[in-house]
Amino acid sequence: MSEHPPLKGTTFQIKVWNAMKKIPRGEVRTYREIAVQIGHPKSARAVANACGKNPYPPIIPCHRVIRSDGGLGGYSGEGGIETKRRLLAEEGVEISARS
DNA sequence: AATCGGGCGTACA
DNA sequence: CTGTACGCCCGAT
Repeated sequence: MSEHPPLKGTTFQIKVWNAMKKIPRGEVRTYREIAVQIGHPKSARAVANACGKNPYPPIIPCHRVIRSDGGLGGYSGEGGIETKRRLLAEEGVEISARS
């Protein structure tokens, strides 16, 4: 049914994107959690990098990934952080906004 | 609450 | 191939 686009990238990215795709709608995961989930507990930053390099923003719910502090973090997609915040709000995710 | 350094992977020269 | 710069970060001070 759903055809998967050719997720091409490094092993690290594939793992990250894969873990994100598994995130259920309405739920949010932290970059740290993703890092630990893929086997890199200390590569939270590298994980965030993979998100920004994500070639397929629509199939990768990178907007469901937030910081460990409860912040949204950032968003390299269109609209930037604004879109991310809106998507989370649309899914019914409570956001803890702060500086 | 604000600031600093640490630690990881990718891209580029 | 080696070195440098950067990022949607994290934890501690």
